[in-house]
Order: sequence, then C-alpha cells, then structure tokens
Amino acid sequence: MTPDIVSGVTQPPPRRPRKRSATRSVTLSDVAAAAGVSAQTVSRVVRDPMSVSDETRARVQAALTATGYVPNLAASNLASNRSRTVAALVPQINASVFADTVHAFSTALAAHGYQIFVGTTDYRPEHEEEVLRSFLGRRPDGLLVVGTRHTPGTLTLLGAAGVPVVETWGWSEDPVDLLVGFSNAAAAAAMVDHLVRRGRRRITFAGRHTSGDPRAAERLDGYHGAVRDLLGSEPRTVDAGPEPVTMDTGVALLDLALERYPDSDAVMFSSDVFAAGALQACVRRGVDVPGTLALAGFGDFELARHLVPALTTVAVPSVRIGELSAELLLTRMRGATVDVPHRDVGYRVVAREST
Amino acid sequence: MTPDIVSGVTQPPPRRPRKRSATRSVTLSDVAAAAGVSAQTVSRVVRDPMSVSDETRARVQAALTATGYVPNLAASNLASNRSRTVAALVPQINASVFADTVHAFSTALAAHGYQIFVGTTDYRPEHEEEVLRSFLGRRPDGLLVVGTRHTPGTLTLLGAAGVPVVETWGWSEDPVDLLVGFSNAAAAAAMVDHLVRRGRRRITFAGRHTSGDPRAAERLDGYHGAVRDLLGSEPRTVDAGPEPVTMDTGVALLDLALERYPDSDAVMFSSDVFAAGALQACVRRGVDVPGTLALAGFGDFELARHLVPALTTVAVPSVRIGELSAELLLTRMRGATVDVPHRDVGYRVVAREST
DNA sequence: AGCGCTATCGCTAGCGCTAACAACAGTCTC
DNA sequence: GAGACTGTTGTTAGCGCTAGCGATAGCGCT
Repeated sequence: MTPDIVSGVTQPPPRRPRKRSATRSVTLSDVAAAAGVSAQTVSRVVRDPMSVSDETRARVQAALTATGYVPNLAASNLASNRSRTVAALVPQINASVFADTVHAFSTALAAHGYQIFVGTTDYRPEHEEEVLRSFLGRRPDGLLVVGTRHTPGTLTLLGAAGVPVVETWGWSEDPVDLLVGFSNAAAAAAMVDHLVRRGRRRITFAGRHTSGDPRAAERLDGYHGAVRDLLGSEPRTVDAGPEPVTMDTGVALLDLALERYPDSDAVMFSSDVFAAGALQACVRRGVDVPGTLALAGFGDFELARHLVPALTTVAVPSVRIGELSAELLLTRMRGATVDVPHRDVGYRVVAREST
Repeated sequence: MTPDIVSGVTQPPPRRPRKRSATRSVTLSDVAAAAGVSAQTVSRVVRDPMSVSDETRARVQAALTATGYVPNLAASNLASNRSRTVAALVPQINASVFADTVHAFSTALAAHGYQIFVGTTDYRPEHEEEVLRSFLGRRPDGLLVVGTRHTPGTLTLLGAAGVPVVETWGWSEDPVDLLVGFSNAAAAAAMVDHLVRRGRRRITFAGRHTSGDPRAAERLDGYHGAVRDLLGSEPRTVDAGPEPVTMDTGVALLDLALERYPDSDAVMFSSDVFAAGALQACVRRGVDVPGTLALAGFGDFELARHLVPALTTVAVPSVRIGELSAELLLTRMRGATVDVPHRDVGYRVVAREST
C-alpha cells in the first residue's frame, strides 16, 4: 500500500501522531458521520436549516438530537470572525436601574441570536479599562457602555475595537460612535426647578460625585447651574466619597447634609437608593417630610412610589435606553448605517409626596 | 524547483489563494515579527512571563504594548481546550439577593483569571435549559446554578458537560455534583416557629410557588410541615402565579391573603420584595403592623432593616454562598478533589419590628 | 573530551468550525 | 439540444492560538 519513496528525496522522519487532550464532546464530524453527510451540511442545518433539502434536514436533525451535539462557539467565532456576542459595561448591576437597561438590551439582542456578557466596573474608571480589555479578547460584535466620560486608555480601546459602540445614560457633544441617553445636568436642573416651585430655597445636593460616578458629577453640575440661575445663592453640597451606593450611605449623607446645612429645607440625592435610606430615617426620627424637609431621589426605582411618603424623583427611560441601544447596534452590526446615531430619550420629574 | 509530476497522477488545477475576510486585529505573529521572536515565545510571555529570559521578555513586552495586542480568546480556547470561563445561571439578577452571590462568586474567580458569564432564567425552568444549552457552547470550565430541582433535559446537559457543577441556594439528598446551600423548608419552618412564639396562630403564606420558583415551593413545604406540627391547623396559602417578583405583586398578595383569610394575624412572604410592598401598603392604609397584622419576608435585603417598621426576615448568607462555591469549583477545576462536596451554610431568622 | 542536565526557544500539527469555492443534477429558455 | 440558470452538496484551506515535541546552547561533572 505504501507508495515507493521518490529517489533523491529524503523522507521526513516517521512521526507518531501527536496526542492532544482528546476533546470529550461531540463534534460536527461526528454528527456528519451519523447522518451520512458532510460536516459542512451539518453546519448548514445548524445555522440556516432552510438552505438544505427537506430530506437531508430531517436526517441531520435526527443525528443532531441522537448525538446530543452542542456547537463549539469558540471554533465558530474563529472560523467566521464573528462572535455573535455583545459586551455591556455597567457601573453596577445589583439593585440598580442599569439592571433594567441591561435586561431590555439583552432581551432585544437575544431575539436576534446575540449573547450579552455584562461587566461591572464598580464605579472605578481604571477598572473599566481592565474589564474592557479582557472583554475585547472575546471579540464582541458590538459594545454598550454606560456613560460618556472615559479614560484615554478606554477611548483607545473603544476605537481600536473596530466594532460599533453605544454610549448610554449620558449626553455628549462628541460621542465615540452611537449615543442613547439624556442630559443628567438638565435632569438635575429640572429637579431644582421643581423644588423651587414647591417653595424650597435652601436646597442641598447629596451624592457620590467625586469618586468615579460621572453621572452624579453631571447632576451636580446641573444643580450648580440651576441654583445660580434660579436662586442666586451659594450651592450646598455633600459628598459620600467612595462609599457604596446603599441605603446606609443615604442615611450618612442625610446626617452630613443636616450637620453642614442645618437650615436645609430640601435635600436632593443623586440616587433613589440614597433618598430611600434618608426618607426612612426621617420617618423613624419623626422628621416631617415634606413639612420640615423635602427629599428627592433620582432614577424612579419601583421602591420610590411604594414608600410612605412616596418619593419624588426623576424617571429615566431605562428600558427604552436598552431597547433603543439594541436597535441601533443591530442596524450597525448588519452593516447598515444609522441615520440618527445620537438619540436623546429625555427624563421626567415625577412629583410625589416627599416634596 | 518544482518537482516533476509523478506520471499517472493528474496535477490538481492551479488555485488562486482563497480570500478570507482579513481580520483587522493584531495577532501573535504580528507581535512576534515586531519582537524578532517566534509566535510561541510571545504566547509564553503572555501566559507565563517567567518562562522566558529577562532579555526576551522585555523585548516582547515592548512589542506587545507597541502593537496594542489583544489576545483572541476564541483561538486560545480552541487550541487549549480550556475557556477560563465559568457560567452562572440565576433566576433573576436585578434587585435580588442572587446579585450578592454572583458578585462574590465573580470576584473570587476573577482573582484566579476566570471570567464569569451570567444567565437569567426569569424563573422559567424551560428557559433554564435553553440558556444552559447556549452557554455550554462556550465550553465553560465550571458551572454554578441556583436551585436543586431541574428538568430532565437540564440534568442531562449538566451531566454531559463534563465539568464541575455547583448547585446553590437549596438542599438536596441527591445533588448533581457540588452543593452549597441550605434548606429552604427548614428556614420557612423556623419562621413559622418564630411567629408562633410571638403569639400568632393564623399564619398565611404568600408566595410565587406554583410558577417556576422551586425555592418558594420548598419554603411552602416547610410552612406546611411547621403549621401541621406546631399549630395542628389547616394551612392558609395564597399564590401570585406567574406575576413578577415586584413590590406591586407583594401588594396584590397581601390583598389576596386578607380577602381569602380575613382573620390572618400574620402573613409570611416568600421574598422580602413582596413583604416590603405589603408593609408599605399597610403603613399607607393605617393597618397596625405588628399590632393587627405581623409581616415577614425572606432574604434580608438591605431594605428590610431600613423600613419602618423594620421587617422581620430570614437572613441567608448570600455572599458566603458565592465565595464558597467559587472555592469548591476552583479546587475541582485544578483537578483536585473536594473532601466535603456538600456544604450547608445555614440561615438565620432576623426578628425585627414587623412581627 | 564526553556525558548528562537544564534553560530557552522554535517548529509542526492540530483544536472545531466556516468562507469560498467546485461539482453536479435538474430546470428553464430559445 | 445547446446554453444559462438554480438548488443542493462536497472539498479545501484556513481562522489564531497552544500542546508536544525537538533543537540548541551553556553548564557542571567525571
């Protein structure tokens, strides 16, 4: 059987086949052998069943279930240069409005066969860069990030990724690519306006604006501007520093605000979580809300309307942001162009009992 | 140069090289060329820098940053048959104690170079199977699932995955593999015991136990047993059906409980979210809690201790579950054996003002 | 000098899949 | 009946990386 050695040509030394750690799982070829077709045909059945004949499809599908085939997406990604995944980078996922955005985003993209992987930055910009870098190793077909302010390193990575990017939950005159958001500054200013209309004059802003939450910092800017324009008085602000976004921190912020500005007649927080903690502390201490002190939050969590008194807050279309982001990203991933790549989804001051 | 054609063998027609969509990104070979070494050496620098000489390492690392190389993990997975990822399957991620578990799990594993991807089942068992299937396509090195009751299809997939699996947040005499949890039934029984000690006799259980939340169903079982043993009376239960786990649903459950069992002197809910909604509704309506009606939740969310009156609940070591799961999984992924593969982390009834 | 050892680096052959063709049968057109 | 076209399947050559060697140089020892 073995053909003669061609004279003059030195035969390569006989190699025993390398042993590789045998993969335990069923491959396309296994299914192909079982169905009596080529691997390519099985691949077609998996990805686009209508591209093969009825008879073949039935046979392959039977083999597919019989063998319990699970496609190896790493191999698929490598061969096709498409990962069918989208990465989302959010500051925090638990107990947060970002969860609604991510959920809507995820659902909309899942309907088109995309998987989403979510990374949290814990409000630390340098961590954002690290997480982004490790995510890019999976070669996502698109990216969603929360916020419009990024480190130079992050901007470089986003640019070099070569895929569509949506920035969300903020507004910018100079976005990286796509943008679905609203002006945090305008929203905070609208809240100040609401409080002023309700007769408040000594409004304190309490947030976590110095330690890596650019949205809170933007809201602070809006507060500053509105206080200057509407009241002409000095701003009054307290900051939670690096404390986590919890109700406990909200109580601490309230104490800080009342200590530093004892004559405050309103405190507006950079998050409903803070405001909810402060509100319950007031109820417990017998402080009359809104009689003595008005309180307002940001985000319109479900909790806000259930609290007694119900919490005034700024509603942001979190779900809409997720849906719209998915829509724009899908268009771009299909290779089409997006006519209006920057979308302002707005906000809404929801006046309730706490003011 | 071209060797003569062997007679009788027809030469294959000359092919022009196939064009593949040129990948835009920097590869190992690009870096290798820039550093004047082989691709293999660059790979070594990336994965285990100490395995090359100081001089070479410095040169390669310079090339690495100069080119902006980002490794292609799909190719790495394929070649090494290891994905350095772990998949986690939870019912819901937002506003939930599972978020704490996932966060702790994720942090512990990230320290060892693993990435976690999280899938949510929305409390739909059939969805669990689907999500699991698509996750297995990424060939995770380990799996975490919430719960110990699974569909036959899920069990098959878990078994066939060939990687370590941790079940969490439940207890079972017959786990798939590893287990880090506690008995939901015992926890619910302990809550009944607590309520009985506080003098309650007409205790109603309100939950979402018929539609895909096995934990709630287990808690219901524990309630049944405890009511039989301690009170000898008929169980009183109301069910939310497929409604989402929200505070709104909690209010609806309260109404249902009071309509069906108007003489209830205590309502225990299968989640703090439900209990919080119900509690605030009582406050708003002027129902005396705990004077007229005692309310209890499950999970010990941060909210529970801030509410007025503070909510009695069952504290579960969510963070510990995540940490311990990561620990056991890491041991198994290293190839070592776990001495005690099933760990009961316990629970704790936290008595507060609402009872 | 000759031997065995270690440290360092390169070469080769895949991992499982899909893009880009090629091959062929059947259908339609003039 | 030749030519063009369509639908279906197979063949080939990678995608970017790493396992498993092999090759080489430098070292200490006999």
